[in-house]
Amino acid sequence: MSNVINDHPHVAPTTREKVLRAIAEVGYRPNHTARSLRSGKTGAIGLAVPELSLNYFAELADEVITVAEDMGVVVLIEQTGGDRDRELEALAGARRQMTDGLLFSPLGLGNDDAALLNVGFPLVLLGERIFDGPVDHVTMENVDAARAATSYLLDRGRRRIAVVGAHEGEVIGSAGLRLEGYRAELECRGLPYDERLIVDAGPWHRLHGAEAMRQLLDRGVDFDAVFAFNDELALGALRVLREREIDVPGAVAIIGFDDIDEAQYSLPSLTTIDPGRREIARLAVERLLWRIDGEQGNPERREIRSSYRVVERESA
Amino acid sequence: MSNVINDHPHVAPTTREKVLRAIAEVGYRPNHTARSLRSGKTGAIGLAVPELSLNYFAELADEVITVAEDMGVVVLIEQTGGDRDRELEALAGARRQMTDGLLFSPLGLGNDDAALLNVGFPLVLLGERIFDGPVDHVTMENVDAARAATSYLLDRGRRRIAVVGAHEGEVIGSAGLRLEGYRAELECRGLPYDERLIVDAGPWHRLHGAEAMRQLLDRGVDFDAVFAFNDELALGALRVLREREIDVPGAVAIIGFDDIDEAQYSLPSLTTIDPGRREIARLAVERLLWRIDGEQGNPERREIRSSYRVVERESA
DNA sequence: ATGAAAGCGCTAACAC
DNA sequence: GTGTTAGCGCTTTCAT
Repeated sequence: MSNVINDHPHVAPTTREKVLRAIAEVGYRPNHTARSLRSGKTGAIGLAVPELSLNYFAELADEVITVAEDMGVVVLIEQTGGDRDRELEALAGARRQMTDGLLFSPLGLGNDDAALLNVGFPLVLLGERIFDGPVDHVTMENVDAARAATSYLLDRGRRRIAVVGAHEGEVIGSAGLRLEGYRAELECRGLPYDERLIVDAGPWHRLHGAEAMRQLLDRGVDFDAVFAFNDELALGALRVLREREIDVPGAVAIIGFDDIDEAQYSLPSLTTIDPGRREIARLAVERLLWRIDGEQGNPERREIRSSYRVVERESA
Repeated sequence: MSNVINDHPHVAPTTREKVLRAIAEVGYRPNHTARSLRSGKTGAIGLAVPELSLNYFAELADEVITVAEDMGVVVLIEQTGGDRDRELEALAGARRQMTDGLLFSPLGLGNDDAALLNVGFPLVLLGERIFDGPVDHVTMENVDAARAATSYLLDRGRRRIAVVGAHEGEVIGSAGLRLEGYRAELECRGLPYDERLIVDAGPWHRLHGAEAMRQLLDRGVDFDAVFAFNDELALGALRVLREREIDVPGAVAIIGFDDIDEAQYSLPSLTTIDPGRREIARLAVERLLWRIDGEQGNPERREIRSSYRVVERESA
């Protein structure tokens, strides 16, 4: 009977028939847990993200779950809050026994923690290439995409582009990379880089975008465009600009990053970078399952990059 | 050794010590799958929602995961797209073997499907009391909350309140219940109910809120307030009002429902109903775990309601 | 108080 | 080709 279920090579059609009928009759359904015990595979993968309340991660999770379902595995979601300790816990914790591998979008972990990523199970990192360690990761083209955003604004005649969402001193996180892209494009065009135009923001929530924009305005720095490092920051900033009755995009153009659903519905709707979220999800799940299906020992670790695209809307 | 782990009553302290040391030495960690097989419990619960890209469900999932973690179980999320077939699949499908119970937020299932909810595992419904069947469910006070929203607008002198998000003919879904609350409050105050003020909207996305508002405006019906049946609809409607340069809340006040994060950041920020999402999540998880922990046979099925609250912001 | 063993349901290997 | 069986790692019962 087991032979039938797992359709082994040599089974007489007549026997197969008989067994199948019996199975249907009794309403037999194989027990997943027992299978797991026997096979050592759970049929589940973990997805560890900062928090689902952040639109970007909710939409990412949506895509991941959808792709995973197509591939026949379920997704167990964990929230780390972007907190280093909880991220470590996600890597080491008991939950890892319930999954065959982990898609991990770290935020709190730093470069020094690279060694900790040498875990004993399939692991695929989402987001930036923060670590030197030999880990698969799927990332977006942060630098290039940020250049493209900057270039987009410059092409439309903007010359003083403020940046919202920098993380001072960071080099290899999203903020660092996007700032690098911004600088590179300015430099390439022989335009000056003015530090006063750069505003830090801690977490990338709307609230902090709003705060950052208020700061910028209160400083009295002159600017004619804003490059916000994600859409939530952009929407927060946008809200403040409109509060102060500054015309967008007339007086100030604004471009975001992520292309969350919401970007279509703000007023003005938000021009932004689509980082290929769906593609990221698909690539990541595929890679992870490939590792799970035996390519574990394969030493080749890769950086997989998804393609991006400027989405033109009303704000810039 | 098993006796030590499960701390049985009669173990000599010296033996316990010895075993514990050995455990530490070998780095032994109990195998979750084997435990599951033995105990018949997976340590996971399912959460089936329409889609995570909808803000309300993302935030609900956030809360559910957080509460579940506190209670020591993990959450396996499934998306149904609000589609009847996929909802049935969520109830019957193979995934049910991977969880001890299910939190289910149905959308496509109708009253006729009540019988299908007689499943052989712990099940707690989230959302409206659509079904007569003997199933636990955690719900919000839709009718009362809708009355409160209506009352709030009436108290501020609004007399012609448009409704966005009705589902024609529906009686027991969120749309039906909220419309019932709206009508009840009007009636209670002796005010007329004008059908022309009621606009249907299919899915409750921003897009459909925008469409509905355009329809309403194009019809030329006079109104001085809008009650949108959720925040996404409200934000879509708001966007159109602002496009047409209609002053909010001056000319038209608008109130939403759900209190999603975003409601704080629109311009104007959105007055809305907080349906007690966190409370819903907590009550639902607690109830489900209670069923899982042996209260299965208990015939008493309950409707648990969370409390709501009007959140006053700028839009009304 | 401790150790041994049966069995949860499955699959892969092996004997028929 | 088909039927039987050992054993995945745990817990619980039963001898000791």
